[in-house]
Amino acid sequence: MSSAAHRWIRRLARFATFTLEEHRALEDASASTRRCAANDDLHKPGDSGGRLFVVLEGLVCQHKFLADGRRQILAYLFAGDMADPRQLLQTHMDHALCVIWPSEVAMLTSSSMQRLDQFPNITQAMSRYASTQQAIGREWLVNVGHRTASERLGHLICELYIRLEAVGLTRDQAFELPLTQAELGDTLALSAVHVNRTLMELRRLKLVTFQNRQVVIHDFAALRIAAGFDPRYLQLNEETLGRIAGMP
Amino acid sequence: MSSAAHRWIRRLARFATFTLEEHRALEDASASTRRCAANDDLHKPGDSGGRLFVVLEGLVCQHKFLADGRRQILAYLFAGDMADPRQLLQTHMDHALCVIWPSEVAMLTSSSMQRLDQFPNITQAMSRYASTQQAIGREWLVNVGHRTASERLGHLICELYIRLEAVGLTRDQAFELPLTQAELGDTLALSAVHVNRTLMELRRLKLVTFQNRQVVIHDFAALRIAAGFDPRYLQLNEETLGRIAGMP
DNA sequence: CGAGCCCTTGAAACTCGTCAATGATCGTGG
DNA sequence: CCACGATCATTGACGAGTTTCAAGGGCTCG
Repeated sequence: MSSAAHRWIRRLARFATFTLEEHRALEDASASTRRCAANDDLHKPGDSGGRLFVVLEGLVCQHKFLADGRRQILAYLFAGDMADPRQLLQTHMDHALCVIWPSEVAMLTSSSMQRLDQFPNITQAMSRYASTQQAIGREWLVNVGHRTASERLGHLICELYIRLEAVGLTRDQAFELPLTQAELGDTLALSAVHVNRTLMELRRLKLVTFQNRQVVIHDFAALRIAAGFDPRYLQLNEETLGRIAGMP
Repeated sequence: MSSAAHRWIRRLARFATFTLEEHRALEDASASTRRCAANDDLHKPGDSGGRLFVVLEGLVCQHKFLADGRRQILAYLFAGDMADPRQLLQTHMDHALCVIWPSEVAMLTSSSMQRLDQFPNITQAMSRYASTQQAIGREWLVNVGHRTASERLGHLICELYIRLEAVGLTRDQAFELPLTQAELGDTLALSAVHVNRTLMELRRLKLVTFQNRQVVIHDFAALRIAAGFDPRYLQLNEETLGRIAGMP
């Protein structure tokens, strides 16, 4: 499996076992891809729906701006992630999809989705996947609402580590995270300055280091405790849980 | 339409025009109901999935607790609201469903859902409905993350007013909201004390009053501005927008 | 080599949380 | 019918966490 779609398929394959034919259908659907530069908007609020983006490489985010420029990042889409299939039904988008790091994306339309929906296995995998993404959104609300700055940051890092591990985007206890501190702030509802101070604290505690777009986790077990991270919302299977060191 | 299901059907009917047969199928599916007292848990985190609750009367919320007792309310389910159909696929719940005010609820199972799914019209209406609920969740993240206390409170009140208006649960510019200030705090990520102070400020500004479980909006247009409320995320149709006074 | 973006650091201000005490309201049982 | 306890609303004083403002330094890219 060397096509650009392999991380996407791998992510979905967590929720179903695909036949060769289904596998092929997914590859076909995402065959036509497009390269996007940072800051490109894949869609903006108010745009019509009917399009569904799959991120094959790079990093994309969902976000929303307030009138005065305050911004909340709603979700990250890493390589292998896709937007929610239900967006095909929405008549106009309520949020924007913005490229954070040069990306390769595929765009599914209603008709290509209809083809995929002929395989109940695929439909179900997508629904389960989207359901997990929704659970992540709920956890983000808890994070932003009720955790302290260092808990927020630690919790996000734990989550991203596990999500990226699932598609082979980590090595040892490290992964690439091409975000500025300001973007982390817009994610966690903290000022960039405070993100900076909090990162230094986590580094001082020898829990995790974030420098040059690299996150290095020095002590996952301790970070997990410090952040109050409970991975159950990620709907992992036993096998994955076991693979991650420092997991309950 | 006098069955207990009428608000539910009315809410879904926003997204599709039901035939008599479809109408009947929805009534049948929700025929068996159950009365629940405040503080009952319909399900807890870790419970197995496969059940889908519809709230016919009362008020229910989704929430999540942190280990030390901090709590974030994730969503309200008013009369006519239902949980996300995708929860039927989840093997175990990541959040709790808790009754806030004495309620009447129906429980759909996978098999009753399969019956309903024979009507593509119903499936589609539910998906569109759930999609709107997801958009509300996104807006809550923006709310908690990036708005000030009075903006948060004002924004929530604007949203609830419109949601309740859609199922006939408002009269004039007022509606019943059986929440304590502590529960509002757990929703908006504010302390109960600060909710109290903020409510008084909104009252002092003659924007809105919340007393004895009654929300009275004195000046919707001004409240909307003060809260930065843009109703587009609620996916309203023109007709509804026009009905609400003070709408753009 | 300069411009621009990003990270870092300090000081001051502010929003909001915590603690604590007082009242108001309400359902319950004596 | 009133006393009681419980829950909730209200208010004040204080403190903590976080934001804002400001400035300097480092890195990268043209």
